[in-house]
Amino acid sequence: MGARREFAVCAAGTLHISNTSFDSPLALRLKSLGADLDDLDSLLQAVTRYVRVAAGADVVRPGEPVRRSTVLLAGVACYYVRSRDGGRSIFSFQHGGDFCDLYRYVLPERDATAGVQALTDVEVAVIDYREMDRLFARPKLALAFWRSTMLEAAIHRERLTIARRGSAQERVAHLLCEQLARREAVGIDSSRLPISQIDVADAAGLSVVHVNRTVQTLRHLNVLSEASHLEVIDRKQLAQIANFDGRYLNMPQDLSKWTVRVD
Amino acid sequence: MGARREFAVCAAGTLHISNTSFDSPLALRLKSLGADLDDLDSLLQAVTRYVRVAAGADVVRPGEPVRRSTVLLAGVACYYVRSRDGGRSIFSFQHGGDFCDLYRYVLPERDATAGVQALTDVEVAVIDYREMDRLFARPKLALAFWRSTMLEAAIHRERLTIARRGSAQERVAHLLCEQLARREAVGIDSSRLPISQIDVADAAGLSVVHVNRTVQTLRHLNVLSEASHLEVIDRKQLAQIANFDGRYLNMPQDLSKWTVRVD
DNA sequence: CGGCGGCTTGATTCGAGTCAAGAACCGTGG
DNA sequence: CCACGGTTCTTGACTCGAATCAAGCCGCCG
Repeated sequence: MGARREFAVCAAGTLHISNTSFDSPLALRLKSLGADLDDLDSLLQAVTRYVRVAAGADVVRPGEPVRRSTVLLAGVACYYVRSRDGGRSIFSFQHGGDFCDLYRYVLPERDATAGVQALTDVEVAVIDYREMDRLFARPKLALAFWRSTMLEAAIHRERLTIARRGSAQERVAHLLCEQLARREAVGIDSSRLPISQIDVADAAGLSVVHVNRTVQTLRHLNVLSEASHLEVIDRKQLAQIANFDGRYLNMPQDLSKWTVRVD
Repeated sequence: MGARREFAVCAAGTLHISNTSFDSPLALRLKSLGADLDDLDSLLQAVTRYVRVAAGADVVRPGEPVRRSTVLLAGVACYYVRSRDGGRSIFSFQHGGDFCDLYRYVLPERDATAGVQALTDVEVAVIDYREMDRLFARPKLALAFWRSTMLEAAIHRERLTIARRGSAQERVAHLLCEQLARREAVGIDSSRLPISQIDVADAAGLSVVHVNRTVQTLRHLNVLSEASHLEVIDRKQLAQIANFDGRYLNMPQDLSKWTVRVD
């Protein structure tokens, strides 16, 4: 697998990219979508170039028509729209192995308002649509792409139900649970989430002030650490507060770890 | 096209079904998804049987694993989940020509909690998965199916942004606009919507009481009729209140009619 | 050291939920 | 034809969670 990594780096040219080996988030993600190592290989060979994007910058600018697709290799990004008044509404966070803008490939003319923004410094792989077309010839990869978009949609629906039904605590807790679960599924085991309370607010549909108060409460409950960043101490309790049932994420194993059954 | 209709009725056996001709909602829908008349023909031939479902009953029972797909021919249904406390959360309404449960075909094991309920008396066409597999061999149909699921997802995302950002008025108005626009796109031009305020509440994420008050306000503004059912009088004003921009529906023409541009 | 972005806290407002009860509108059966 | 029971719709009074406004604080980077 070391060789594979070297290959990817060579193909990319000068930029040193760390996350394309067989145990990388991308590899794990593809596997969970039903693709195999050959598919990963094809994908990596199709990469046009690797790019770093600084925190705060757009990976995909809203409305700008592009003929290329992006895969997130490292860091955290968000899929968002900007509302008339300039406010940012986040549909979902993206982590290593996530496809940033597959939705554009499927419906190019649509979703003109949506974009992807880097929340931390980020590494992405860029694939021209020409290459994408070739990748779609591989049935397992095509299916994996489709599944990926469907899972994203499921995530957005889940967010919708929570947004309407839950209290602020439930919303925030649920959001954090989801990120932990999804990161875990691609091998990122840290219990610290590199996102700001502002990001959480925009993703949970709450004001920053109220997110802060909610976070305070969760800290007092010893669910989050007292540090000023977001760090989860007690996942079990967090899942309970969130009423989190991770089945909608369709993750390979470890479901039991994240499935709450209350009867 | 008369002949076509007869054929469908014959194939279905005894039940008289009215909405499978070339100018039917289903035909218009398929057309807007990029499929042609031959595809419609294949689809109709693949129909295993036609079924009527009474208002209030489930077209697709949540959680029940089935090996068949459903297309809505007439009436109104909703795609919903039931929450722990028995509450119903509606993701979207479905109208003639909509595919009820394509999401299950794509990810059978998932979305076990979601179901489809008839809101009025409803006519559906049922297609076994075996037949679906054959339909997927037709590239244009396969693409149409995929597009359909993506558009649904876009609708859910739109609902999410509105749910977080908007006032009750905006939410209700937006919901109504969407239904009018989508029905219009499949040839249903009535300005009356056959859904209850309870349905609107569950779809907008508001309490019934508050939906009622909102509806009252809209009536006083002469946007809705004074009748006890939901009837839109002034679409233009409704769209303005909703800040409705119908582009996310990706409808064929008439976009100008439903696109609000505020600069 | 100064500035800026993110975090924290308090005071106040307000939109929407909840509870409760009555009215209008069916369809159904006597 | 009317009486009945079940939805759905309507209205009022009250509560409360979260938004907003307004400062002050902390930590980092130039």
